[in-house]
Amino acid sequence: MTSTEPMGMELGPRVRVDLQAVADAASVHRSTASRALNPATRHLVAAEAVARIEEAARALGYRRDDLAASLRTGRTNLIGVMVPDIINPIFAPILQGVETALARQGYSALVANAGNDPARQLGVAEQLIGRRVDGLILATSAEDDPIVAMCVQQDIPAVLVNRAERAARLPSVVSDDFEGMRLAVEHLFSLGHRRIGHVAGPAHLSTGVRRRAGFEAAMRTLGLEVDAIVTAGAYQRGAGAMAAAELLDSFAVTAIAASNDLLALGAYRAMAGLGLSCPQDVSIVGHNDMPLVDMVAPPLTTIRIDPLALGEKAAALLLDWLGSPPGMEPRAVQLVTKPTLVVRGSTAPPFSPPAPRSWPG
Amino acid sequence: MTSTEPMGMELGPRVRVDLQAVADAASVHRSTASRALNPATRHLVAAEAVARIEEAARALGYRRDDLAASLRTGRTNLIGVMVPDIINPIFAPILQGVETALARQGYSALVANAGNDPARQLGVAEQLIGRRVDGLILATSAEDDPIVAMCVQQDIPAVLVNRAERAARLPSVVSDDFEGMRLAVEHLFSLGHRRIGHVAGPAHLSTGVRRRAGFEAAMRTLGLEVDAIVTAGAYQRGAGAMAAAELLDSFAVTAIAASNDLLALGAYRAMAGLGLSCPQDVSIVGHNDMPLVDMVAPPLTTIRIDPLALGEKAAALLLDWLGSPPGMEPRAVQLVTKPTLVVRGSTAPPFSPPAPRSWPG
DNA sequence: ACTCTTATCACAATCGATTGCAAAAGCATC
DNA sequence: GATGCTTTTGCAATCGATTGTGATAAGAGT
Repeated sequence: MTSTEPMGMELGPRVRVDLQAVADAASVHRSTASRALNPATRHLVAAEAVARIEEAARALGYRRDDLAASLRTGRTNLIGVMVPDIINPIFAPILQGVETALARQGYSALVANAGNDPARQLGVAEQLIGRRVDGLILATSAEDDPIVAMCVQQDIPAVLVNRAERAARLPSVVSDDFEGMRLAVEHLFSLGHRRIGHVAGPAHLSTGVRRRAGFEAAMRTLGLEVDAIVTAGAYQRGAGAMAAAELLDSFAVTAIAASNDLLALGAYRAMAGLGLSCPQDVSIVGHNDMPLVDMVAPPLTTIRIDPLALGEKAAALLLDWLGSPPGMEPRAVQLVTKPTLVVRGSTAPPFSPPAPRSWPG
Repeated sequence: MTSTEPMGMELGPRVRVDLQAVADAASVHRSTASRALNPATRHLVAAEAVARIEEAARALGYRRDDLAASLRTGRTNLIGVMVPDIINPIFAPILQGVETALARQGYSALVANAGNDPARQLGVAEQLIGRRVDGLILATSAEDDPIVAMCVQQDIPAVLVNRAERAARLPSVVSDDFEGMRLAVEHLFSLGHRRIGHVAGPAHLSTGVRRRAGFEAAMRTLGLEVDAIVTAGAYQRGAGAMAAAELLDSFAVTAIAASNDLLALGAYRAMAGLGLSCPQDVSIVGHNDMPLVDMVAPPLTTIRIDPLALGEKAAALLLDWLGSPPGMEPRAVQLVTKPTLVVRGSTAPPFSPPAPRSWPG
């Protein structure tokens, strides 16, 4: 191609081999080559020609330009996936599930780490749409989310995962957060705990809201007083530590149900700071069963939500939508999976003298 | 000229608004609109026209089709990122670093979870290239990797991260694995350990090979016998547990330096199985300082490698490459970052008497 | 007044594939 | 050998942007 080659050492295909080149080599028209190379249209081409074309393609090292194909067909086979924080271990298995489900149908995930700021999130979503993703999977959704509004308004297929909205404007796949907290509370109750506190997640996220509601309902059903609740500012260890410290300081609880494993780990830290030990002084239940929480000290009792399945189902739902004829899209589907209790070392019966409410300096 | 819809609040963009529509609305040619909307060519258009075109674009809700632009320009602003296992917590911060560095320059990451099977990995790489990514970042590379061969042969810009090849066919960004093991071994030595074992990583991965080499060199330098080495089949907890069990069974070591945090956690499990406790009976050092290893029991002493910086540097290197004039590409750059030792609770002097439980305070 | 710039913009080709339509070829039947 | 049918293939439009080239007009300099 260029004359910048120092010598006539022509190695590798200097010219881009496109469909035209393959067609030429096989002495057919571009369109015939296109049909022969596409499994869906291959039957329209004579078997003998298909063989010739495939041979030519292999010989030339042809690789289809999905970009050009997408421009023509209007479909990119790309799904935009938005997560708030890729380092939060809960999202890795969700991504894993999404990816495998998408891959089965020839789709790929365009993963965007969008952060927690709604404005930035919106910008990231716009970018994804500009890249003409065929749909979105949102693990970022707030209880009332501007991205969801945009998707609905502009008719962009999207599915929520892990977090849902208050209103069901889009399909969603979430764990039964309400039920999860019931499991946690009843487990603690059955161990003998009566004064149980809750470190709640952010009030603008469905997980925060519903788990708190589940906690309150379960407590009331058991006839327990529900007052020991402190809300953490974010699903992070630091926020959990602060909230737990406040909780332990203000209420004489013997157990804590946290809205999330990271918050539970934060509670561990808070307890260490107060000289309390788990589960001797206070039992703790997390939520999500994140990777590695079985290895912490003590191993965390938690609510398992199978995030892999969550991701897979969300992807499947979105692919259903994309494959549905107009008017038949599954816009109202709200999938809810059942969580299970995983008992480990962070919960135990309360000791006879309840944990003291304050410590002398 | 199309009849302009006089009613201003015509809801729902029934027709796709493309550049032509904007151009029509602003009474200019497509090409002018294109130039006006592109910051790099905006100066070629009269300021007054730019204003008119931008106004029209906003009014119509125009959003550029990056796909079409990419087809024409030959650049997608997409970087393919391959990881072997997205659930392995070491990759999350690497991805984070890659993403932020890419985002700064308007690029996005197309993350592919490629697994550990070389054949599948190759297929995934082909897919990414078929989507016309501008370059690849490989966190999957083996010591002699077929994907690297393909990239070199087909002249596809690619950078290795975390794992490098034996031969330096492509730029890479890795932690100094050799040095990391030296830190680990010297730390154990300074505590008084003399019989130190190594749970090695897979021999086909650079991290496995170089950390093992670092271990052996450090041991020799200290005049210690280097025979207690068992290789794990994969960087997974189960494999680490098996390897550690064999190691503890065959050698009277008082300390283990593991090639990786997951292997170290596997060693915890093996020790529990053998009724040994850490660090009283055996000290353990991990490698990587994965998220959460500060919370396990006991908190893991490990080698920190700052994976975020690794990711950022890899992305920066690739972007440099993409921005370089032909012939000036940084093909030979091998960046090596210095790891640091993080001392926690899993290491102590050998044969220490059972320490009284004294919590930090 | 004339030429020479310079700024601005329109024209049309181009990227590489897909696909509706119609032509051509093969084949059997009457 | 004309007709009708099916199978196979070629033609050309199309997706939505970018960009090299040249036309036009305005302004500057002599």
